[in-house]
Amino acid sequence: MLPTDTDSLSLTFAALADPTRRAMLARLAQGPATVKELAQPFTLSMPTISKHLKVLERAGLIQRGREAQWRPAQLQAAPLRDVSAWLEDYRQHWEANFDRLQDYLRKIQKGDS
Amino acid sequence: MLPTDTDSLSLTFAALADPTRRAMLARLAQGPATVKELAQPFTLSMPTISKHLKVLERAGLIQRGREAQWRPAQLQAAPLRDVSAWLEDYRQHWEANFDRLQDYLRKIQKGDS
DNA sequence: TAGCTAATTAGCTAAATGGTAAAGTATGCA
DNA sequence: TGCATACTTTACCATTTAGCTAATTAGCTA
Repeated sequence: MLPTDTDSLSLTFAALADPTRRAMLARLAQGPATVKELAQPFTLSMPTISKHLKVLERAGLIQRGREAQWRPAQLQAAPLRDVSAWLEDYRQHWEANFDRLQDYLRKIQKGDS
Repeated sequence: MLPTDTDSLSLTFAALADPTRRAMLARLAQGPATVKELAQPFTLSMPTISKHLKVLERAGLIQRGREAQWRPAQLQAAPLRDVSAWLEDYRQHWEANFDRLQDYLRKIQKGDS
């Protein structure tokens, strides 16, 4: 989609579509961390880490501060709340084997026995 | 991340990071639909629609069948259940203004008053 | 068989993404 | 002032993605 792929949900989903970034969020769920701390589990260069953080920031998933030479990042969960709200419309489809129930309902409606 | 960006959650999030595909899923939540039906709300070419459907299929979000010359698609919600499960670890962070509470706790822990 | 509809495949382009190394900025400290 | 640490910016490369048109496959119907 060319126009406004910048919609908030798309930005959030795109940010979450990378295991490195999800691991960073998991770390930040424990509390704020510096860039170096966030980089530590990975074998990635610092610029790459910086880029990932920028993606998370653009999606509103983290907020960044300044403390001396450190740039601590902090989790901001609001976009995750939006994802959760989006998901709710589909909950019935995965609960209680809803897919198979739907199959059955469709079958009998077509008189397919 | 170079290795196995093909992990299931990443595939699902990437598939959801596009408003066209999310609209297709919303349509499919009402019941199965042919490719043409799914294309109808958009001004996109059929090949483009086909590609979007392939992304959804690869993520396991739809299943496709064959009925004469039609290829009906059907929602498969299991990957959304996985997303929901992943989200749960963060629920406390967005409920009850948890972010601000965390700020406060951090402050008093540092004796920052 | 021919022709129609439905959909995919092939081949292309432009832009975004994820990675790198090298250079630059900001802050604290000797 | 000068140096070390923490991090970002710049410039580059390879891959993926989203879009297109044109051509092809699949199945129904006359």
